Amino acid sequence: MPEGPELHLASLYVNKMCDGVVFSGPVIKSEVSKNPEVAFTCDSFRITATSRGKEVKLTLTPMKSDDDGKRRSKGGQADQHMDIVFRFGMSGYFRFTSEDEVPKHAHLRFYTKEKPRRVLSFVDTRRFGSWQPNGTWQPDRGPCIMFEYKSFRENVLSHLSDRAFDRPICEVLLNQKYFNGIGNYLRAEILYRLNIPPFVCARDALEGLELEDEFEDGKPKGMKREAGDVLRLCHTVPLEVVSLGGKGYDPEKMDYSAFEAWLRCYYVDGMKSVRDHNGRTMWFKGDPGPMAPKGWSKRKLPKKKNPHIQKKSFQREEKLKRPRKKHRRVKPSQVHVKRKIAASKLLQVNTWDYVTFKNALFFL
DNA sequence: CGTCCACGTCTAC
DNA sequence: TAGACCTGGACGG
Repeated sequence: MPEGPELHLASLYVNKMCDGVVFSGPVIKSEVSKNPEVAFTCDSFRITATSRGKEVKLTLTPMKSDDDGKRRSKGGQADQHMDIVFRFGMSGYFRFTSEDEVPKHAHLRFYTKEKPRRVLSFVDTRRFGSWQPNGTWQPDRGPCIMFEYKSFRENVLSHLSDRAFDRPICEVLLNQKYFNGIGNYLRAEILYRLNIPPFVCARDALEGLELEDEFEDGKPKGMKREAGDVLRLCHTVPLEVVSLGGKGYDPEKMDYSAFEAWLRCYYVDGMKSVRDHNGRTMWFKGDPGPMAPKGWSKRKLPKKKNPHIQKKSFQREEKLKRPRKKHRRVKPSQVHVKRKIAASKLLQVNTWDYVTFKNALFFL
């Protein structure tokens, strides 16, 4: 499931499924999970969810007790609400089912009050996910790329002197201190859209971007749909996945084909891939950029298919038949404006190629 | 059967 | 900069 869009879709799922549902009793943890017990029990409570970047927060809210209008706390009854903050690891998701349809690997379960009972489960096959009772958003994670765009942007641009930005842009995009919500498929899709070589220095790619995103309030007339710089795409590309609905990257789901068709680069036939310095596979097209790991050209094109990503050939063909967008080249006259401003404008140009990119760096 | 790979953190040498 | 943490699907022999 899990990059920013999937976490957000999970929160929407919980709110939709649990709307008006009354839960009861203790919260049950599987034997095998090493995560903490959730010491919460209540005769009647509700569950709501919110997301921020790559985290989801469940809020358990006791319903008002009718006992003389007084709050009770006897028998371990909760009278306070409780927040539980989840991270999904590689395989986490929520599911709301009948009691006998609880999925395998449901490691934390919330039971409804009615009979027959239903269950909200946190399912996590690989158990890399975690939860924290009475938790808060992890303090070292930056603002949400989707729902805190302005502060996300400010957080990046005001910390470009941080050594973290010495690294290749593709690796920095996975740094949750600055890009809370970006994961492996999103970084590939974002850099691909702008033709930014993945192993170009992050600071070089980000320096000179304006603090104010000029595309923020509606697009200037005549602007293409995808217009925007890298930071804006870190916002809009994940939102595209949210708008696909369904569950994004979840192969078990019926509407997964919509997500497959949406991918333009990640695991797409004909694209290149390299292991980055952290051993994660970076998918891209064209030049890898100056900071590519040594020996990248020996990259193996995967002979094996990703079990999760198997594009049906008819879908591929459909995609190829789509009219290709005309790639507008930047006219040379546009290129010799001034310094950082020139570069920043260039960085906001919709269609990138490496020549454009190098020109931009040159004028810095 | 065995090897490789997967949407992500973590912490330890 | 390695590993550790896990399960399970695809593919190779």
